[in-house]
Amino acid sequence: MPAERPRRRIPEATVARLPVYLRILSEQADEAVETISSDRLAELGGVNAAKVRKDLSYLGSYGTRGVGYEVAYLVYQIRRELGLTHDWPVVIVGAGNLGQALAGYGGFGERGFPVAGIVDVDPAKVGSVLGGVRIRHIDELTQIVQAKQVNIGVIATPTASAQDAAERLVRAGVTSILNFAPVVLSVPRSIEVRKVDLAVELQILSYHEQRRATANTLRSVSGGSGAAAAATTRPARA
Amino acid sequence: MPAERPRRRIPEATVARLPVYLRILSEQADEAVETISSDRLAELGGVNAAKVRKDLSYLGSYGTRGVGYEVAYLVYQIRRELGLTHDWPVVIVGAGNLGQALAGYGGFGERGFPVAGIVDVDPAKVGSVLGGVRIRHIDELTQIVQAKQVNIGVIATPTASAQDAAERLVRAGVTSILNFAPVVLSVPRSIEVRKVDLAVELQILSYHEQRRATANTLRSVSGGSGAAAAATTRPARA
DNA sequence: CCAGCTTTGTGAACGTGTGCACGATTGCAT
DNA sequence: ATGCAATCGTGCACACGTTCACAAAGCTGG
Repeated sequence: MPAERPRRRIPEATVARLPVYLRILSEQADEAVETISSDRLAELGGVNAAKVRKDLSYLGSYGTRGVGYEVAYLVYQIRRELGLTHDWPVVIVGAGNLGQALAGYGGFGERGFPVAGIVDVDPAKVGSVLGGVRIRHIDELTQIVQAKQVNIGVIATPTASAQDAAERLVRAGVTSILNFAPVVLSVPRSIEVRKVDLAVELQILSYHEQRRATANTLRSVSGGSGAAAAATTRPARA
Repeated sequence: MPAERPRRRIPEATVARLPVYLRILSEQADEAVETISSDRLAELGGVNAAKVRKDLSYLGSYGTRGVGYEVAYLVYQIRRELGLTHDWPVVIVGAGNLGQALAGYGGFGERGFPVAGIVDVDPAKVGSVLGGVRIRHIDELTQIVQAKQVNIGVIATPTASAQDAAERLVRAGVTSILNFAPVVLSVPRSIEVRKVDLAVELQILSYHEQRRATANTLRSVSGGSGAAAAATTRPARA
């Protein structure tokens, strides 16, 4: 029996890329590809080959020099490392626009994250069925989490209710939260939180667009106009 | 007239945080807060005060020692740096589950990213109105982009159509893309792409949950079972 | 068995990001 | 005026992440 390899800590940056490799490898497996080189995987994943090799080396040295990696085995190892050997049921808080889209989007269940429940504060919404799951009242949250052994909660509420939703989730026993509301949640340190904020993403794109535009302007005109310069001047103190 | 400060390059990590500061500062402004210290802003933003000061210093030195930052002025400077002094119309490709939720979600327009159009390949969807915008056929994409001066495209198509959507957007003249499909897009280097992938986010959470579970297991039992050890052994070659 | 080709795994250099610590500056009280 | 408390701005050291470059290891054909 081989010695149990001490579980290395995998860098966050690598953890964030493993899902991408996993998806690509799964696709390759579907196309009956048996082995793949770091070069090819890098190309498909839009990253550098050395990075691929270093990332995969954190899982253990599963490649074969001169050949590459066995696709099926790599898929297995990544799934194991990411904890995808079993399903992780999730509970969605908020059955508004976004919550409904998330529940209706089948991809969750397919990828190992079945929707164990969806709850809302609004009694009028309770009862209707969404993506095969009945909307229940938020007071039943704890019961759902306990009964279905839910570890991951998704916050899809309006901004104002997000902190309350987070607190309810934590009280119910959830230990990881995916937050779609544009607020910084205050939760115990032990809770893992990830945030998806569309406005932030768009604003980052906006920054780059604006830079592009500024660079063009500077190239075509000699200097800033008087008005533009005045606009960047600090206003007088009150 | 003060000399035009040479436009510094702002680190990506800082660019990603500026939208968060901006939201917090806007909220503070609404509550009639006139000045704010880096300490307070750090607390509200869930980051370190030194980081706040360093981030803000890239905009220029707009704080006052012993006092803090003028909220209104900081809001103005961040908006300017992020290019939020004017609207950036966006076009959404894909009027499925997600595309509809995005169009219906009013937050886009409010935050300076009005939906200039939604397109889909499915003629059956064309014509219906979504969040005040009529769904049009994807062949009209170029026309919309040109007419409304759209720089940012949002891909909300199924996975299989995402690359095609990206190519159409680029051909139409879009220079930034926000991609919700779980694929690595192949586009010219000059195009700025950001990806939002729910499965990746959930898998990262899964990794941490799995680690938690493993740590607990190692604490309660002495070693791995024979079966578990066998499962991690490399299969024999074909 | 050897030569030559391919590809991994990783040490080392480099670049980016974070956080501390402290001087510099400001406002206020006396 | 002077002293003191508050707070910014930033140099520096450290941590983290990326990329290069090359030895090690395997495969193939003769």
